Amino acid sequence: MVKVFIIDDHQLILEGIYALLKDEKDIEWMGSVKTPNELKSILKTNQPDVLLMDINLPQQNGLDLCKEIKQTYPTIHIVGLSTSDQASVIRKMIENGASGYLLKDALKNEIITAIKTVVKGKTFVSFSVEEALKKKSIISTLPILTKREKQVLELISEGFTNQQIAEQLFLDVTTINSHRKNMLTKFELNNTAALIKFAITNNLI
Amino acid sequence: MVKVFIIDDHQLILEGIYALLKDEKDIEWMGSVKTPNELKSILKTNQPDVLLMDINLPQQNGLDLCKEIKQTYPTIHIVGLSTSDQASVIRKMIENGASGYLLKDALKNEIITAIKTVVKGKTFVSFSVEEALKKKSIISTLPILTKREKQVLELISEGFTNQQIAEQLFLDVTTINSHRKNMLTKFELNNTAALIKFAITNNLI
DNA sequence: TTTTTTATCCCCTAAAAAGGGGAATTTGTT
DNA sequence: AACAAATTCCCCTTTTTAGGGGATAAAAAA
Repeated sequence: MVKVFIIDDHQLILEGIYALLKDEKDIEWMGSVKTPNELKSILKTNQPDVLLMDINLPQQNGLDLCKEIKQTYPTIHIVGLSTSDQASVIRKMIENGASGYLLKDALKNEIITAIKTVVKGKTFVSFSVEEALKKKSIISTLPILTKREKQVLELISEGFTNQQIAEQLFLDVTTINSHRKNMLTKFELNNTAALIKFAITNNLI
Repeated sequence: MVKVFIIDDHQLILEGIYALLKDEKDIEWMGSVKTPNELKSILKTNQPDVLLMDINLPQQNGLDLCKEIKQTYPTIHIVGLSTSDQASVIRKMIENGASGYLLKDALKNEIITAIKTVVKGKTFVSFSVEEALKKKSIISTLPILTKREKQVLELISEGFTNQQIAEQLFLDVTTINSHRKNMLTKFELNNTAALIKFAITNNLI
């Protein structure tokens, strides 16, 4: 029996996946939660073999959560679950310790196969994910943002000017400007509008 | 028996909802599709009593699709299904002929109640939706973008400058600048970064 | 038909961002 | 300890955006 737990912020997905798996022998439904905090609280007393994890979560980014859980409980096999087929996200998820990745348009059988595969210590990505990875692996991987850059980017997206950001972070305006320009350079974009769009569609903020 | 059909681009949601409803007496599962085109094709020969419709669809916006289906088949009761609790979207959906609106974190029972309610000709919105409507109805409704503004906004988000946009649309730079300024004014924002973020998170582009 | 909205173009100034450099210090990694 | 990366700050100029007006014709709505 494989003990399965799921975290997803949408009740309907939770109930839907439960309905899909409940009649499956070999699979023991351990339960579900909607927030990272609830998850961490439950894991303290009981750990699943496989944890299905939505990437887009409230409170905490799924990528970070994955890393955190995996550090604390290395034996849990994590399967990412998302609507996003962005290669960068998938890669980060695997880097952060996930054993599998499913798209939300996966078939029922794919979930079951994924669960049974990762519990053996193998890696499972759905066919459509593999396609997505192939497509973009040639193009090169996505540059990463440093902590400061991310912080600045978030403030930019909220409509603050360099000056205002500098005041908030107790830094010089030129510093903020440097970060801004660095981000444009590393993503090969030429203005803030493109940067914000890029950041949002790539889950950078 | 209520004939139910569903359109959603995610296989997992389709299978999940099927699993939730399949044992329900009074509900007859008519089937599911993933794209508007498939839906239109099927409706030609067979119509459900209730159509569950995801708002975020490929090819065509759920809002427009709702309007279109309702015009062709006025007897079909449409229930919107989305992760978005944006009052503007919900209102538009109702305006476009939907009889109900569910969030994807609705409970199983809410779906069943929704189906049974709308088939009687009544309107059903989930509790959480009502809350969302209340919250924002006081603040005022979201200003709408005109066709031109939307067009300009999209080009802005792609990183084009006013000058470049003007050339593409065969307009004067000042015109593009006017549109840009109008958008900032109507959404009470003060720069492009905030505008782009707002537009994306509110599904305007 | 009258009124309102949309779309177009124009003026102006000030503020902000983009683009080009460079450099020093701190932090992290090998 | 040595190296690389990140963070900080500085110079400069040009381009772009923001903010304040206003005006006119076409299209849509009342």
